[in-house]
Amino acid sequence: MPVLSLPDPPLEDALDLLNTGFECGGMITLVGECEVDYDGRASSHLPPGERLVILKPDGTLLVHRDEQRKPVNWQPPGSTHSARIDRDRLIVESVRSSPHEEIEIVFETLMQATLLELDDASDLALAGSEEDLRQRILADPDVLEAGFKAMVTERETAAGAIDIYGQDADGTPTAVELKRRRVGPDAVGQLNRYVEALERDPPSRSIRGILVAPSVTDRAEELLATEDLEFISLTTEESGLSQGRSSPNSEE
Amino acid sequence: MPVLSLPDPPLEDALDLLNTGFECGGMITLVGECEVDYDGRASSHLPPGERLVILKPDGTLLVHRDEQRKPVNWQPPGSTHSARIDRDRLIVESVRSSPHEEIEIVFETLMQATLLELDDASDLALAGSEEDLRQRILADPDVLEAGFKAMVTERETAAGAIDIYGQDADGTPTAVELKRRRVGPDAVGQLNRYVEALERDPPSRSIRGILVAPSVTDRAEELLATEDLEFISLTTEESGLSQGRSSPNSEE
DNA sequence: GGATGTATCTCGGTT
DNA sequence: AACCGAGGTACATCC
Repeated sequence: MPVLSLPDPPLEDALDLLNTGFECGGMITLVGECEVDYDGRASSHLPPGERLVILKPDGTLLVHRDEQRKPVNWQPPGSTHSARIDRDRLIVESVRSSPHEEIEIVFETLMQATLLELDDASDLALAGSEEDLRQRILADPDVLEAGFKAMVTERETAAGAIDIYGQDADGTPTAVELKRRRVGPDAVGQLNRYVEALERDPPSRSIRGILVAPSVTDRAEELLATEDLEFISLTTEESGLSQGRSSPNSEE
Repeated sequence: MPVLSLPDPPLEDALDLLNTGFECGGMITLVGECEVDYDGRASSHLPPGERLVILKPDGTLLVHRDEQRKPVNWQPPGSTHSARIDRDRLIVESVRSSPHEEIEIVFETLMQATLLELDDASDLALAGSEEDLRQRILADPDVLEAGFKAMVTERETAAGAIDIYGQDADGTPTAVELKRRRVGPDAVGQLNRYVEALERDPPSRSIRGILVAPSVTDRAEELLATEDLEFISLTTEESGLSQGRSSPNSEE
């Protein structure tokens, strides 16, 4: 992986590096004092300051300060980058369409310009997602409740898709909503929408709604009660030990 | 702003640079082939590949590939970074507590190590947020509906806080939920939760629920109808032109 | 520190 | 391209 780095580069050299990078599909980092203007889904202005700017070959642009995980400004993948020199300042622009968004970065000074070609074909392997929780239940439905039978995943209703649709030991239709972490009122509302949609479509009653998550907040618990929904505490395999029906706030 | 950059550094030099950066509160970027393991809220493994690693003085850590806006791995602000050399490889670790999370990056090769001290005191000025939409309505409630009176913002209910609570021209209590962009079923569910909570608390009827957004999806429109809620099309000032009551899907 | 809701959310999957 | 929901969401704000 070739790395070309220019310390305190003349603007023309930096511009060359940028254009080379745009052509060869490399990744570029710029360090310097700059001003950033953005206009698109929202609009913003960032007064001058020293930042790290990253331009990826897929059209991503990131402007990072020395704090925070999120870039202070950015452009999503698929954007088109360009650079030019205007009145002795390096200007980097990035535009995307649909929706139209553009960002303009004006460098007052440039401390470093680097061109990288990263070779990376690996895939991230992630464990502990909601999908893992689903697999756990499908592999052994009894962890949910003795006698529970999972029938469909992602079953469509007028209000959206139910994570797991099945029947309990009595044969009562049951909607199960899964969350990988402690949930608040929104998840209860989500489950409630699905259950009500089921009860409307073929007009019916006594459809159970079960929220499966590690735990719920107080307000979510109240809502579960008023909406006559249930909660079962379960976690993804590796992210905890608790399991089984218990108080909604159990968390050791 | 001093910039110290080492191309293809010996591991000892890179380690020195890292420790210097940790001490002086600088920002560090590393480029090289590495393997990443993460364990915390979830867990992940990323096989070897060439990436850009950023360590911020606030404890943020980012691992960026040459595509995507999101880092493939990261550590949130507040984490504690450390580095060491083990069996001829540079190892960078970052740990945080509450919740406990750790990431380990093992560099097989290192192409660049850079130490930056970014001077940046500016604040981002952002326009077009939901807050702007709220201000617009509070400044002139008639843009919502003739005769509407806003009484409270963030009014608490058993189900959460209502963006704007007020009365229409007839004096009917009204809950208003604001969204800065086109909304789906979740926003309807949210508004519905608030309205039902209001109708429960002092048991009552005929409380209006109005969703204010640029537009809604088909499914959201259906839900609005079944829940007897209303929709008014409004945008933040600069992000569009449409305004006034209209078909939920109007979007030109 | 927990709870709640917004976000230029991002991202993947599906229609 | 739009829609829908998950996310190690991050982040601010309020308690």
